[in-house]
Amino acid sequence: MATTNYGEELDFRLTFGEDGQQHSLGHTDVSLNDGSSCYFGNVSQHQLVVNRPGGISQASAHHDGSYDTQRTGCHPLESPPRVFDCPSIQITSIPTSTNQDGLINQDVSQMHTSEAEGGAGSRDHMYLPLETFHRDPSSLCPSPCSSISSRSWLSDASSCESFSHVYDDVDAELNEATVRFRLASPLMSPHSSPLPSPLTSPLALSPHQSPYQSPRTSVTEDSWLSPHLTSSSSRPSSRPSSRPNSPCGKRPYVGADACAGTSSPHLSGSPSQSPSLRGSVTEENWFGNSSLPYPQHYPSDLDVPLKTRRTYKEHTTQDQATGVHGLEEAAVEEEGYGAGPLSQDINTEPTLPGPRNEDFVEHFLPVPSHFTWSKPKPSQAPIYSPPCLPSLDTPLPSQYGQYELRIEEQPRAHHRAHYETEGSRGAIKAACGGHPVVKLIGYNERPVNLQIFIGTADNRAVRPHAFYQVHRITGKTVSTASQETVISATKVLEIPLHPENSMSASIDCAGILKLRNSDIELRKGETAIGRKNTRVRVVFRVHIPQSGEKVLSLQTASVPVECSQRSALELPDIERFSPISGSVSGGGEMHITGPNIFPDSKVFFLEKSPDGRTLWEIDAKVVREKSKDMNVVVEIPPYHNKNVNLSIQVLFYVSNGKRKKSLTQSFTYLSGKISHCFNTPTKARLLACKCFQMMQ
DNA sequence: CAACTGGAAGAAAGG
DNA sequence: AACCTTTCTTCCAGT
Repeated sequence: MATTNYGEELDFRLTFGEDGQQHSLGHTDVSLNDGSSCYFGNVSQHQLVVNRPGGISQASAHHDGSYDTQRTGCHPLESPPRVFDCPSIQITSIPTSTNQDGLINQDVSQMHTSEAEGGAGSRDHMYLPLETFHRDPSSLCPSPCSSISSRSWLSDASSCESFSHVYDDVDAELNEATVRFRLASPLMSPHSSPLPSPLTSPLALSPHQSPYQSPRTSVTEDSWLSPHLTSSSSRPSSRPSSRPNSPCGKRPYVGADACAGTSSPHLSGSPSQSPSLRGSVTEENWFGNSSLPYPQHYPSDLDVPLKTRRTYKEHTTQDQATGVHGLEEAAVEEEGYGAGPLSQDINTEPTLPGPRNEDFVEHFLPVPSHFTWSKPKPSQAPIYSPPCLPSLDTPLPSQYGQYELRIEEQPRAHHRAHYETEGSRGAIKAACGGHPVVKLIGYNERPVNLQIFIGTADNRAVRPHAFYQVHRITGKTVSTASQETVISATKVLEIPLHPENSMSASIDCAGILKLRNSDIELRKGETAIGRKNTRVRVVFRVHIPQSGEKVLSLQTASVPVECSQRSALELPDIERFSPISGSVSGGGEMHITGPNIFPDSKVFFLEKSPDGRTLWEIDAKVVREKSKDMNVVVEIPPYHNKNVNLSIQVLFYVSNGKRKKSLTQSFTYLSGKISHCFNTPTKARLLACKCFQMMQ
């Protein structure tokens, strides 16, 4: 786990660290699995293949078989029923004297009015205030952000991913946290159903959860946003230029870390009431249902990301009556950043002093210096009752008991996503040339739906990616039947796994759609940052029928996939390195191999504090004569403190320049005593070395 | 013709 | 504020 700790550039840089497990079959990955998984148990393992680990949940599942359940945090079965509510009612919980407040009140009143008027019509004209900090409605041009695919202000848990990736400090913090604590996503909504069903449709079909249709057929977001902004095509015809208008006031890249939170994620208001695993919402029926009177949960009322906002006891009666959802979310947020597992009792949430209207800062939660989420509970099974299935944010294991969801063929590390303004760029391909292959092992009684969505690829638990959506590919070249649906604003493809196909499917029908950053970032409540957040994982999930009308939910995530046009071609990528540990005195050589690693590359060792500050960093000396393309050899630098008694885990990365740094990997310095023990060659170590040589 | 690809122009953002 | 670099988004041409 810790052996694959990626620290830097949390953002879109991934950390396989926690997961170290890889399920893919064959090739070098096998060694990684072994290496990483037995690392702690046997430090003598000497080499680590880094790349292409499985999803985080996978790892956990393998490591302790429990991670998943714990991380699941709020088990749906235990959750109190949540009042179905119209999204942003909790808006009223915000103090109301500032300008923003005024705006908020207006929003609320308009929303209420709309609701009072009821019907689809009012919803179509629901007033959604623009982010005043970001863009002035009066000067707003037809949004470039017309993408129907945008996840919009629904920013969710998943969007947490987004801000952090850009900032090293936060990065490091999270990185550390992920290494030391299993991140239990506090953001999952136990009530949101990933399974499409007629009854979930109202939520899933909210126009605010864009169906991500092709640009040619899309209902534009603008048209949903407000009558003022309505446009009839996803690419605003009123836009004078073919290029998007400047997202005036776009969140500054640097300042975004202030937004250390996001609004609620996939808090789809109500649970699916249908046990059906099918009944997907499709493009076809989307429009038919678009008038359903339940808008998705709009997190925002205020120009403050919910996750950073304090929650107060003074929630109005109305809040409590109509916004249980919101309160719960708030509680979840507090829990997430602060302490233990999700509490079922929202009343236990810390009471915070009331807001001082004049002090807007008070509305933000401090970003903790470290995470204190509790450790996984090994015994909790990922079993759910169909109405309360895990949200897409909920980490799940890839394996449980006899069952395992395995990616037999991983996707390529690079797949250029297409914009809505472009044509499709085709289906995701596998490294071997075909397409990714996924197999459900241990179950072959009946067909089961395989769900596919695009997830984050940062250090934390996989969540739906705010800036990418899976895109259904059709055509002659596609042999796999698929169905499209939308779950909590995330587009999901469903592919049946049939017993006659050994519960295996070739994923040749899934492409990746890129949503414009401005579309997402300008959403009220959205804190995700899209810039440089271009890595994703393809996430696969199944719900296996169990006795008692329950299902066992498994999920596995692919290796990271770089979706931008070019950066993947330039960033160094550490695929494997050896050794993984060494004496605090330094010495010896480390071989690092991977794409875009050259003799000219530099390698830096560093240590960070739990709060993300760099405590120590040193430029390792490159042994150029032994380095070659794809491989660099460095002298392992001595640790700054040779008197440590315990092993010390540090990080290192390869750099090809200021903006061309690899993800960080972990290296362990062993104290003199320990190092002496492990310097004795062991079978495992020799085996690891041999493997490494073979792979060279 | 539609889908897919690779390349690149120009805008936007960041330093 | 000007300038440079990087990244994003759109467009184009070719398969």
